[in-house]
Amino acid sequence: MSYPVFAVTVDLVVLTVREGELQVLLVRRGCEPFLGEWALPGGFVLADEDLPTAARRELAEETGLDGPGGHLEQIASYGDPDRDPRGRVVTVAYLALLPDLPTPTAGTDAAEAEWRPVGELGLAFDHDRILADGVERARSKLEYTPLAAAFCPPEFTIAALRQVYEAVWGETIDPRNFHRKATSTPGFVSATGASTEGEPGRPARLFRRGEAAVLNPPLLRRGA
Amino acid sequence: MSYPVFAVTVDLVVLTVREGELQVLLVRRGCEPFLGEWALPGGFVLADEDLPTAARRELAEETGLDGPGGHLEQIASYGDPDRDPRGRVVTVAYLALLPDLPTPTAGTDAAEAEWRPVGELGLAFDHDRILADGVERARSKLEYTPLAAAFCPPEFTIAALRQVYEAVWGETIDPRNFHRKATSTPGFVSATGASTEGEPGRPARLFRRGEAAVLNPPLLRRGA
DNA sequence: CAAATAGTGTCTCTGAGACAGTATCCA
DNA sequence: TGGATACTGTCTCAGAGACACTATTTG
Repeated sequence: MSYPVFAVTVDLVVLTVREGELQVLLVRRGCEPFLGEWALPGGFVLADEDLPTAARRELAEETGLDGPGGHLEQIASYGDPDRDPRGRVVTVAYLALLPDLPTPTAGTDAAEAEWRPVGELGLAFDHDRILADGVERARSKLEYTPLAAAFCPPEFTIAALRQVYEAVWGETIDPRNFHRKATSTPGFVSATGASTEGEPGRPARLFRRGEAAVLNPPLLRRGA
Repeated sequence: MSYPVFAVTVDLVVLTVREGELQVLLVRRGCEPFLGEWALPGGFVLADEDLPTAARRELAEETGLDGPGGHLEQIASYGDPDRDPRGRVVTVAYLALLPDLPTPTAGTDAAEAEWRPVGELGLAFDHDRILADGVERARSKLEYTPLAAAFCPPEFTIAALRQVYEAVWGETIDPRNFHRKATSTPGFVSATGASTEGEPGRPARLFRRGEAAVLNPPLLRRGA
């Protein structure tokens, strides 16, 4: 039996919250096609490699940052016959959520890498569409999972968590109602007992991500 | 530049509601590997074919039923190196929701095909996992989209729509509350003006699927 | 008529949002 | 002390669920 031959890549939508905005990690392509243009980080799946393993490997190679605390999940696959001029390439897109780390992206594979606010960015291949799908996935996942904590360091305040929601959804949220909601929804966050120090205002209690897989009841965006 | 070579397939989780149960279309494999075992329908993506096109083609070939009224969406991709003994095969899984049609699956590709209630079915490859992911997708999509209508004929009663929810979620739902909810949620259903005739009891108004992409507010399952 | 199914009204409870008010830090 | 931020209490409104009740058909 004969069948067509494909290459398979993974592409990564790596999101973080920086400067109060949702930002995505882009790399400038160092080889053809689309040489010199901005694109999502990614690369070919190796001969004996699982798809999530390939995604984690590319994430480590491109960001230098792996370890726990973040989150990685599959978005979807894209296989238009014309999406890559080199031939038939199917890409499996992954979504990574990371805390705001001290600007990595040095000494890596890619010629250049940088964080950019999400939006219509004119990326190579079909990466604008993949980015849009990844951003929408992230937005909706914050509604019904405690995943916002993946954007925060291991211990965080309720205010920091709220600022994640405000950045990702592009909405302002009442701090008092959010506080009550976050601390009363089972499994959303768990208190560490510690508090912030040296900040102006009353010290804030520190929390870790809760164990719930799904928030019940969920938080709902206004917009949809 | 050299990179590993893959085959790409599409596999289909074709769901319908029959006899008050959520059922999935299975085929008995007519060639190696897993000859004679039950599996999800699917096949190789052709050389010049888009992924959704391949999914629609396989759906038509395996069921003989295409046309409008149903629903097709991507679930995810599966690419474990050991998932297919023939070599490196990545499969893109699609979810199809169809109304209960007069048992098709005759005169087609597959040696045999049949509807089976969903569950742990001991399928070939990693198809049990793909099926589980597809069923969970369908269950959650009914919460926040008007997609339950994809399981119904073009015109249907509110009671028929409710029975879809009961079958897919495995819960009983209060008919009176469901009726109010379905008819008052914008874009969920739209009345045709016609009614059923010849049935016992008061005639029921007929509806079509509404135009909303997302239900606001959503319906929520008890279980999660 | 009874049986059956469709559809409405109404009550209660929960949770979201608005926002006053209290608590506890820094300068 | 005042300014800032964390946190709590309380009110109101919308929607889910329970369930009594009315409407309209078949037999």
